[in-house]
Amino acid sequence: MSDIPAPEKANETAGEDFIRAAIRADLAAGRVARVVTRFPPEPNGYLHIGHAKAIALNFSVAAEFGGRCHLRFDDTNPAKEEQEYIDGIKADLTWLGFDWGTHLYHTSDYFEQLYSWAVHLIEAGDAYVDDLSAEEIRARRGTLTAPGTDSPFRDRTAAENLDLFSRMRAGEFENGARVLRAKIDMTSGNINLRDPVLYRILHAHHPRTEDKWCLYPNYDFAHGQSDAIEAVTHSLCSLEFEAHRPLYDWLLEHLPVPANPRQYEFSRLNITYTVLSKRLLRELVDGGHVAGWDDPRMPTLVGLRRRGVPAAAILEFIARLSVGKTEGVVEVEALEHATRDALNPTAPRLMGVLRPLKIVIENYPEGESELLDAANHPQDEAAGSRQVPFGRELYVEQDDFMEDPPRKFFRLSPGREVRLRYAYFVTCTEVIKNEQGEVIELRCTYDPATKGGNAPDGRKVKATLHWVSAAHAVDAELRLYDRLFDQPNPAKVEEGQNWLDSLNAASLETLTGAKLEPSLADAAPGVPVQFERQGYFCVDPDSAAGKPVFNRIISLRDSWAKAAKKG
RNA sequence: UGGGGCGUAGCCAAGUGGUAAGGCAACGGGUUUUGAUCCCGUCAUGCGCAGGUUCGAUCCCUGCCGCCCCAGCCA
Repeated sequence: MSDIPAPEKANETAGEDFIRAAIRADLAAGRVARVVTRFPPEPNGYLHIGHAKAIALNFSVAAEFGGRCHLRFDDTNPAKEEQEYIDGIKADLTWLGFDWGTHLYHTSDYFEQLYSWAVHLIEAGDAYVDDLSAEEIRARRGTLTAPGTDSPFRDRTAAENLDLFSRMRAGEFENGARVLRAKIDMTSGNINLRDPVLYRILHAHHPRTEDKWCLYPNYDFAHGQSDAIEAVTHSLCSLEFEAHRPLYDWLLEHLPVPANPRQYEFSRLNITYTVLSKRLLRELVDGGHVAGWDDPRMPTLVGLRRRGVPAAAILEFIARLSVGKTEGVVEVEALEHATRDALNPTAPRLMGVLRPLKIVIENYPEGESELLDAANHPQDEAAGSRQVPFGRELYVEQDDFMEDPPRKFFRLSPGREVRLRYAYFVTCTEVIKNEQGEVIELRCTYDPATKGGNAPDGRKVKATLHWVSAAHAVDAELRLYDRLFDQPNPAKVEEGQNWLDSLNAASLETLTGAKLEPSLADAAPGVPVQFERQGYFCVDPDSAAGKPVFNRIISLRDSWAKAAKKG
């Protein structure tokens, strides 16, 4: 017996979500022997953090109940899908830490089976070929309150339907000439049951089946049956598919499928100040409003990864959300908290000055320098320490000096003494300005007795500043990111407004004159570090030899900035 | 106005006939060679509204109100 307490889990005291409860019940009642879930992305773009919720749910639930989770590319629309996205999606899942093992599938693997099931439906009198145009079908569908009317082709004989359907496959007709429809009920209150289209003619090259087909099943006809083929037990999807569930069930009931999957719908993730829709994200990319799907401001998984947000932060953020059916918008602050929380324990602490202000230590010998010991992580001794060069000329942060400071400003100002981290106490003795009256340099004196940062006489100082030796500094470009939109819910636009109007013009600020301590010269790409008192950064792939570029993953919380703003 | 869902604090939410968990945010305080981290504390007499049943209702019943999804040969 151990008296070590069990590790804490997020929502430890929270109840089980409705999906896990349903699975537990199915297992207990013997309705399913082994849980099988699936993540079914359409390869028509890159995944975003909203998808991470679905991914984590499907894979975690399978793992928790000893089942498995498949990765299935829902590639039923060759007009929109590309191999690039298939590869990208796999890389994203791997990065998040999920493994589909040997269970990689494509809906296109089932095209032949799906086709024969369509034939089965036709033979049973449950489907028919319709010659109506898309416009005519729409006109006869009825409205939300008025029933639809039957197609004049609804009562074709099975033989005629079979003939037409095989000729559709054979390529005899043009795109849109005919479709296969389920024969259900044109008066149903559920519009999805008003003889939904099942197959359409699409003369297009498919990334996998290439030119074998010109007839493609749509989502409704493909999804449930693919689930059945794979013996998926719990098919988890988002709320907008709720009204499709009756059709999902109808098809499974009318087809000789090998299994009976059940669909469950949960609410998708929304986050303030961004958009979580592939369509809108694509608009940002195509419109040149961002640098690409992997722009560090994008909520895509590739964007977050390039930004430097650890997968663990995304997973933790999602774990704190719960799975349900209520729609809401999570404040981006929750993601930011998870990001800092993931970075804080491990990111090495280093010094980098974003906006340099030169200071000269007048009583420090000219031309000399020394190495000072600095902890790599003050809270973690195992992280060790490093040597940082100190000299007569240094850079400190412009924000750390005020010539005429307000009462609660503790940092450097004329006549005031502060500590330079791991170095010495310094006192500002003179302010040098240019012709415009801007402060361009500070003259200071230091107290040699305070080496390392402590005064032997016990005197205290109210601030500790980060700094970099001018003679040893590494020049770097820093990219500071802010939220992509000014509005909390950019996708919800007012009448006559364009959602792009709420793009934040200041979402990217590039700093070209940053000065970093020399050990940052060989920082590894993508590995997060903390610039003390500033934030977490990582090297961007745009870096070149001798010309490092850092992304700011996220700033540190800044209660001084908050207080200063309040006044 | 047809069908399907959803309403608990600023946000995400647990709970369920017995008197409202937790996280984020906010605010106050302590520690601090990062104004960071960490630690402590405050934050719903009330669970969309109105009735009803009950000793007792966020939970059961009735009626309202609000929000979301569906009229692609997209997924």
